[in-house]
Amino acid sequence: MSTEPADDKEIELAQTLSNKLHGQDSQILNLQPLNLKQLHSLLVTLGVYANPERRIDLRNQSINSQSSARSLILTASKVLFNWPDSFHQMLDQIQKVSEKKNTARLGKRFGKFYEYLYTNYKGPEFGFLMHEFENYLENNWKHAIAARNKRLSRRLRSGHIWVPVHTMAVELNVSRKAISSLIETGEIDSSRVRTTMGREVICINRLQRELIRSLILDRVDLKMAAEMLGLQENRVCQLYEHHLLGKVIRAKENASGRWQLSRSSLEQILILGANLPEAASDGDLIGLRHLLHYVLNKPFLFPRLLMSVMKKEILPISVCKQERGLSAWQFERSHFKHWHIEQLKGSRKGAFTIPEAAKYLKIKQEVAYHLVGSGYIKCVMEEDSQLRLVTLSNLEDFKRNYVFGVELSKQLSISPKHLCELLEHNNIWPISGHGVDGGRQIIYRRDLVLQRAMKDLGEIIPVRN
DNA sequence: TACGAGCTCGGTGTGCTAAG
DNA sequence: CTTAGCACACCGAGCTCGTA
Repeated sequence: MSTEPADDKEIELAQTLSNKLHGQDSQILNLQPLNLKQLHSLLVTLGVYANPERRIDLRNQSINSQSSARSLILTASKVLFNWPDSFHQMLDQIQKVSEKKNTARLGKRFGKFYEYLYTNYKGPEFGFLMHEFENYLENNWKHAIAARNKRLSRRLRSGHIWVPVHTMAVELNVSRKAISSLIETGEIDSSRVRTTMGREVICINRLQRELIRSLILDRVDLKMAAEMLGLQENRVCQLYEHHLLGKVIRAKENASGRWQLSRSSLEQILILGANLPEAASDGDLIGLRHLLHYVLNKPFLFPRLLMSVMKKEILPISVCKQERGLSAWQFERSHFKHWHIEQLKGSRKGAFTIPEAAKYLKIKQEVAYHLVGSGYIKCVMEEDSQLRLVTLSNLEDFKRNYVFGVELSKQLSISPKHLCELLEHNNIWPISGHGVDGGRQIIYRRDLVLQRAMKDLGEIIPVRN
């Protein structure tokens, strides 16, 4: 007989077992309906599966030997006395063994324990055990539960929160692909397993149902968006390019190959023109349909107009009942005209477009484009219109650092070609021009060497009148 | 603005998986 | 083994985008 003191729990369990023997009430409510044989069998099974090392096999006859029985019962008692948390831990542990299998089969994940559960303990007196196993599945099983698995209760099978994508698609009356794309973009959680043949089974959490519904219902494709706003599709694209439509996934960026726009952001835009009175168009009013057709022809103007409406700088004052969406908006003609002029001129404050810069420098447009393109004239990109703008100081910098060959030849009253040859003799070469970089104008760097050479040439060549 | 190439969507049938 | 339920393949319809 062992001399070590017995564990308290073991004593309590022994008491329970003893109470069982004497037909008295058990302290453990769950075990009450069990007869002694059933209780013993349960203890041995739990004892085996709650041992993380699981060295003992239930089929081995040695299980009934005195030494192993004691440790089994001790382990089992820990599970029963800390019910149900320890039982859940035990199930976690069983699953860990088969975790790398990444299978969604209950039989594979819970191994023989699952078999024993439904062969040895299927009677009503083990109801607490089944109940707790289902509780565990309900909270921890992140895969589908087959509707045909009649071992499990109807409630669990029909109410399990992890369901295949297909099931959710049917419930919400949307396509499986629509849900899959939400999984791809990381908007909803999923759990995926691969079957032995390599098929992928994806499950999603049913609690996300309303989220999925709202995400999918909020999605609108380009055509639908254009219809809602009463615009052409390219006008909707312009608004997108100026970031006025909230979160948008373009067809190109998207595996599904379709635009995904948010219905709610479109509605927010439509609200800007809601509750306006209807009015027939007359001389004082100008409709957006007309403006889009004849006036807002630069790609940045329409987005700017919408931005101005959002900022309440200009507001539609009525709607035309023949048109839908934004096209119906009507502005006061003079007010719009003022806004339009401001957009084209006022906002640039001293900056030139490239043709304007050409005029300022008295050169041809193509020369100006070449100078900007090759970096001799610095420019900035206007954010919304994508126009290259040149500031006055950029032009002055250019005039300070460079000089046109034509200008120099005029100073000496000789032909540009002659000037070119004379400067070449002094080892001065143009930085731009025909034969240099394809430019149409000969340009020299305005530096000390050039100044000295010009001074020398001025003395050699008498200035003709 | 119209048109065609090339793409995806969605419905349906087929075959595989996982249960009893 | 049989069967329920799921994923995949296929195909016509419709959509998007680039080009003229």
